[in-house]
Amino acid sequence: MRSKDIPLVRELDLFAEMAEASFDALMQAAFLQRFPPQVQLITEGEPADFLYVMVEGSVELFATGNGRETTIEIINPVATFILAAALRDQAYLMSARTIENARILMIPSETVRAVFASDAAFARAVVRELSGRFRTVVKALKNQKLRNAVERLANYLLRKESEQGGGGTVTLEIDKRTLAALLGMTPENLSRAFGTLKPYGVAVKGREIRLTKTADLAALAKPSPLIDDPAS
Amino acid sequence: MRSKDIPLVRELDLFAEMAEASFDALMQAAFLQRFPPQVQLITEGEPADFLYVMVEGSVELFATGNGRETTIEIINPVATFILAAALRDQAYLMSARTIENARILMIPSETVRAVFASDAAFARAVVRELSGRFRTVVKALKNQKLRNAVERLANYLLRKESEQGGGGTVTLEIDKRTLAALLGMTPENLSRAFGTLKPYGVAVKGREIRLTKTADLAALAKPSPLIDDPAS
DNA sequence: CGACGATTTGAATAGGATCAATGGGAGTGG
DNA sequence: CCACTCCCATTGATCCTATTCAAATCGTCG
Repeated sequence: MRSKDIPLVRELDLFAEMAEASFDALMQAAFLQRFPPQVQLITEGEPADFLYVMVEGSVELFATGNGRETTIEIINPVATFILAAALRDQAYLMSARTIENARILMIPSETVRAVFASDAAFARAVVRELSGRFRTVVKALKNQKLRNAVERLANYLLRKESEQGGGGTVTLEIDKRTLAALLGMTPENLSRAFGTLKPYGVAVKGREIRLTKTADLAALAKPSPLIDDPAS
Repeated sequence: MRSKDIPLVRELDLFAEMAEASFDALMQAAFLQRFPPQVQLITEGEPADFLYVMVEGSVELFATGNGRETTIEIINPVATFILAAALRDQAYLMSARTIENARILMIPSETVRAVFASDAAFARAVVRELSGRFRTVVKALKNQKLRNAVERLANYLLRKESEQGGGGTVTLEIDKRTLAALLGMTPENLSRAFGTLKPYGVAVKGREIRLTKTADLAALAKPSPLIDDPAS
């Protein structure tokens, strides 16, 4: 990896507290790579040779089966993906493709496991990250099983609005096709869900969404911190 | 904890390789408790004071919302539950109740975190367990999003049949109401799904299921190791 | 035997998916 | 700058899946 990028990486939560020597060992083996949009980085079922750390951009994790495809999660900086597979030296359960231009740090799984074993601070950071990912997936499963399509969309919009500053405006960072897959529905059904939400103050114009009655929308969505709060 | 139970616990994967002193520290703070069926052990939203280790019996993890309730997972020995919440010192995302008589080891979260920080072998075991749990949940989410109700049931039956020896017989270890919640459907719909599978050699008699045409059933279910294989 | 809860069955409804067709930008090339 | 094209999104119609509500049946336990 080029030395000018190293300070950037060193500041990431995952690496901030580990010993210098351990960090060097990781970086010696790692690549910081740029990718254009829509590049498939990994394919489910293949062995997990690398741990990926999102530094810039965004990546879609998706899975296929039965001729269908669904989006599991959108990864934004700073988070890892496929950490569990890398730690266990097993096959990826998901595929990944870039959504936009991305910078991604790739660390050989074997190196990750070696440093994990020798550096306790890194081990703690790995567990913090991994347990966070676990909770994210549990929330996604609850979201999917406890809510219908309109409720999932409503909660998604409320969460994004608050993430984006709460000004009553949401800019979708993914296209509607992907959003539909993330929310577990078809694109047609997503369109209709937006239509259903119009009386609740949801105005759609391309990727710009205006929320004019967030109280009404929240009454419909019934958001729960144990599903929607990313920090909980 | 009573000393006669200690060897039993020491052999569990999670504790097998750690240092004696660390193990003692854990056990000094821990309880091995018996519970009758249908006891609610934890409630979602409450702080994670303990890590739970299933020693004997089984536990249902479930979540509520929107007036609905769904089963997330059935925990059997030997596995932990709510490990992620305990490690992060956060609220439980799920509630838990015993299904049958159970023996469960309860370790204060704080002790777990302390020993995790000081014993590298334990840290490795924790990560192995946690990453395994992560992958289980991802598989559950894929199962839910990529398959319809009948396919989920068919795959469930095939997996249980193979777990139970492959003799063409499956004994459900949970009642049908809970199975329906686990598979993400209503009890009524589960009944109908069994009906749909009758032409595929599925005969239901109470909790005893006979599979007489597993090849046909598998052709319908299209099982995938990346969803159905617990070891992958 | 009787009662209770669990399961099954039936009918009606709602939620989502599918198929088909239309509308609407964003980018390209003239 | 404008027309063209392509892809995405929307809309409409219909079908299928799953939920809901209601009632009947089954099994088990007292």
